[in-house]
Amino acid sequence: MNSMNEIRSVPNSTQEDRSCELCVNSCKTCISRQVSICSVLEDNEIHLVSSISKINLKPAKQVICNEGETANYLYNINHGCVRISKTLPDGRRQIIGFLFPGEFFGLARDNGYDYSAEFITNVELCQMPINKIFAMFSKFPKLGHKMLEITRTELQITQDQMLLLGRKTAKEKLCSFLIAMQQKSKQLKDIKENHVYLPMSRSDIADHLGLTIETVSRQFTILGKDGIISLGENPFVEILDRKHLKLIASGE
Amino acid sequence: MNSMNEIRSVPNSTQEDRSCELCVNSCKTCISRQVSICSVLEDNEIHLVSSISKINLKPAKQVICNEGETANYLYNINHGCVRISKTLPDGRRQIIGFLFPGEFFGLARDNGYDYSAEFITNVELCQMPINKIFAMFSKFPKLGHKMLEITRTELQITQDQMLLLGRKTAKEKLCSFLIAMQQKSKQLKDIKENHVYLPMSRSDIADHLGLTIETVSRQFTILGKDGIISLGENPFVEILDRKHLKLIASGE
DNA sequence: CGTGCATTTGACCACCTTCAATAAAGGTGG
DNA sequence: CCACCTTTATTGAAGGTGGTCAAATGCACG
Repeated sequence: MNSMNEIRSVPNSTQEDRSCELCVNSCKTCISRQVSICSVLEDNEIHLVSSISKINLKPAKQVICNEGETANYLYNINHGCVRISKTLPDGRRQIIGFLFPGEFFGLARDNGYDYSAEFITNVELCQMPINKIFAMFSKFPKLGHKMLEITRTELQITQDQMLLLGRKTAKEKLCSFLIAMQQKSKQLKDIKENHVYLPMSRSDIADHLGLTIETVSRQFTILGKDGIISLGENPFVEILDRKHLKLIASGE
Repeated sequence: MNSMNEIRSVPNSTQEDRSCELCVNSCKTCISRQVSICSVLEDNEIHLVSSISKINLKPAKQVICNEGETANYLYNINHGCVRISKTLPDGRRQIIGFLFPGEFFGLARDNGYDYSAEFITNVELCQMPINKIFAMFSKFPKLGHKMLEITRTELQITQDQMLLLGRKTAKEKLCSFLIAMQQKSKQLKDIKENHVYLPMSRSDIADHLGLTIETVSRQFTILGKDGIISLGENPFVEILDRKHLKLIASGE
């Protein structure tokens, strides 16, 4: 059992209005305040964001938005893990990415979300109306610049993922994934050095890497037998030979 | 032989200074002026871009930038086709995309290009210093907004490509590719209805779809035998049964 | 007409998938 | 807290899609 899955006791779904002094203060301790779009705003400007945003607490395995659905909100993740995915008509699924605290999602085109988003763990989200955020761009150009920077970074990561999906072997894919997830794990509290936090299922990993569950499981076993990782207590994996792992991930 | 490959007689590589009345006028007929970032500027503002940009004419098969190289310029494509790619140390290559007139590339992070760019055909490029374009953002916020919009669209296309690479079969991949390339072909002049312009090699297509040349070739043959396409005069393919092609592309 | 490169086609092979069985983990109610 | 059931993960065996290797064909260009 993992403390990160238990942010607080999560009822079924709650919303908390933030247009109050108290909630402006909550921005001060928010992870997104440090890295997401809100990071570019000064302390005396942040109330403009908190006044239009709402905090959502949601239990695991819920859907927050579906591909194609009208896009009204941007979401900052404050706690928990979200998976972003696209699916083909017959159900084949590609997970675009796993998002952790400080990351945001919800940008859409033609008013429709490009992907579905679901909670892997219990999640605390900060929900912001897209149109209001965009309206703030004229007064705070730095908000737009930050969003461009984040989108550009996202694009780069996605292009790297194209290389992975198109040209890497199953083993290389899993190693790359573990390296990437360790980077994200570092941002989280209470994660031991050399440990990777993997709250998602084998099926999620498979659908992210363009493989089947079985292949993912087999590769995990092989990496374990080779002494590169240690499959200890779920949902964690320990990296024993980081140098070797990176070597495989980069394609020898 | 294809007229589109022969924009003009291209020496080895030429540059043309645009800080003159004549060149401002050339913006008026430029395709990028209609769709790329310059499209948001008024006629009386465009000289600010043309004064800092240079027109490059380059012959086919040349490299314009390499992955990791210091990024100083953004490039608008005025004529021709460019391929954007990433490679693994052992040479395995993933082509991120093929760019046509009106599209731009060169956005980078940490000052290094994320990918390599090479000319597939003879190309005419409009070269703009990145820092000067970014400096214009404060005076013309709409430039930044347009760039965000383009980057966002690019991100969406790349995410679609993830679904293709991770979850589609060889046949579905090629059909999706043909559909996408037909959309791009429509923007070009002198392309017949239902014809797709494919200036790139089989090897380029393979590296874009995560396949081998042989598989791409075989799938072309199959689509031809099934009467879905007609492999006529290079570098063109005719679509005979668009409905069927789209059906396969979307995953049945 | 001959050389060189790209593409097509064929035969065989391998990596990953599919199918199937077992084991482990998680959730619910008594 | 444990029995029971469901879900998820692991492992094994067999099969297929796409890859590898090799040869043939086509095409551009001198």
